[in-house]
Amino acid sequence: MDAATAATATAAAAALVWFRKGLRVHDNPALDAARRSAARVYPVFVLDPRYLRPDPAAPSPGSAHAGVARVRFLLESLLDLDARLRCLGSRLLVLRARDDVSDAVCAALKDWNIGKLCFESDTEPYALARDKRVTDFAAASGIEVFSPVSHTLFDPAEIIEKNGGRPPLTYQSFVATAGEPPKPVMEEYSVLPPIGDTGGYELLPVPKLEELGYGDLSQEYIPPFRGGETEALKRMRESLQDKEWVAKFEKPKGDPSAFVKPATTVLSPYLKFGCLSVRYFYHCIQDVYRSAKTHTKPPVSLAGQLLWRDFFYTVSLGTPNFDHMEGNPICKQIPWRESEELFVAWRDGRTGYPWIDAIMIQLRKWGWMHHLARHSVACFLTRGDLYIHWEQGRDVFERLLIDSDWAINNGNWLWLSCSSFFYQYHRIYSPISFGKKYDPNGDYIRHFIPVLKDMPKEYIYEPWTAPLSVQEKARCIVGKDYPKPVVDHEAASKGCRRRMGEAYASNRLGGSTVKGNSSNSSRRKLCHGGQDVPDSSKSKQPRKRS
DNA sequence: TCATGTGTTGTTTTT
DNA sequence: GAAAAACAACACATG
Repeated sequence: MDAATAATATAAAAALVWFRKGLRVHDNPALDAARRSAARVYPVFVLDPRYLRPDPAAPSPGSAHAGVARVRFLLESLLDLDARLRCLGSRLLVLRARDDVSDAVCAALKDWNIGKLCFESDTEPYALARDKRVTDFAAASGIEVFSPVSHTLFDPAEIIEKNGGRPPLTYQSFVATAGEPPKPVMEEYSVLPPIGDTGGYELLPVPKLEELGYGDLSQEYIPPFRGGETEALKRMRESLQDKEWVAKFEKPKGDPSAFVKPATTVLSPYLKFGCLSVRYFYHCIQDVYRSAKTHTKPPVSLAGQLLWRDFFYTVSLGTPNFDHMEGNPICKQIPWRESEELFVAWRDGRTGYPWIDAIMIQLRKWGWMHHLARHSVACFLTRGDLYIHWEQGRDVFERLLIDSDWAINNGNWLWLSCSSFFYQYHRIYSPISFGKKYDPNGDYIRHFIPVLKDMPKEYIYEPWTAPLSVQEKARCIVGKDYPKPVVDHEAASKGCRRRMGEAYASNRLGGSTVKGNSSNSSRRKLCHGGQDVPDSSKSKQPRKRS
């Protein structure tokens, strides 16, 4: 045995599984590779202080990056992962990074003399940069790295390559390129290799919210969804049990006002953290389809939803500046309006439109709301009423949603703001009639906005139209107990349509039309700068995500 | 290059 | 009450 072979043999003795997303045991190729190739396996999760430290200045409980509902969901998921690893004779090693997560990982690799590092590949820009620091260190230290794709059905990079180096920009072309996804890795095993010596590391349990500095939180910030793989699998099985419901599922149909029993599976947060394997879920849905006489098809079917998820992952990987308007080649350049006052009213659920406000309050408290409810408020903020930049709305969703997912969130904001993918800007969700057709009595509004609970149903969607005597009887005076509408929807949406038309025309010309000096007809591919952007936003640096 | 087909998910009024 | 039509009109990826 030569020196190199000996080194490899030693190296293979210890493997570190770095959990980030993919907080599960089932269908976990990184964990599977580690257990097969090493005598000792260190399952690690690193707590990121920049992600978890409470921010008292934030507009709602939580850190600068995550609302408390998602922090809680993460901790629950870690606790469950630890429990499941313990069932296999192992445990989760929770490390606290002092500053940068990658530094903590590199230190552990070195201190524990790790020979093989296994982690699930992640395509988000933040993750790519973080992971590169670690893989560079591993390469320099002779540590083998195994980084499989298992967060998505397909390998986004592979799809881009298959499509000639560019991401497919329509769902249909994506589906045509993608084919069938790989099967999940579901081999049963009853024991994992033991963890090795951890040296001077203090082995901490998964922290409680209070230990992270989240003190007195009211009960209202506890969403009705518990994190973790165990809960994910239970929830999936419950959803799939109703085979007829699965076979007939059509996304555009479904009641956004249903909150006691949501109209969708609410598996998105479990997919976001990888508590549930998307490949396993897809596979189980196919099983149900095989047992059904007929079933719906993509894009509207349940399986079709998972393909949408992969679609956005693929486009986001292949598009520069995907999370910005400027410098994003697929994003229309639109001179959105600056208004802190209107933005804050929207963010805090004080627009005076109960349907909009109830949704934003559900977001703040639960970190989850129905897909069409998200559409309503996203349309309202951007092209529908307030004409405010989608990046501002994106930031709010990104922080508060428990299923907040970089690719999907940005993709949907591009979509809803008619900045990309979807362009029919004259189709505007009414903040009054859209909710009413699902929930004429306004039960959803009454639940999330208690001050309106006694408003008669005739006025619940438009309380400012209620006669004063009615407002008094309902103990809710508009302008005092509940805000007046921040804009008049009729006028605002009309103005938005007009401005969108102008912005589109300006994009077609490929230059500024308002300010003249439209020299050439550069294609949209090249567009950034030179657009009809007011000075206020033009002079600004690209919005920093906080 | 350009014609073509397609696009998850609007609202309001009429039948 | 459900379904269809009218409304006012489209953008653009794909091949």
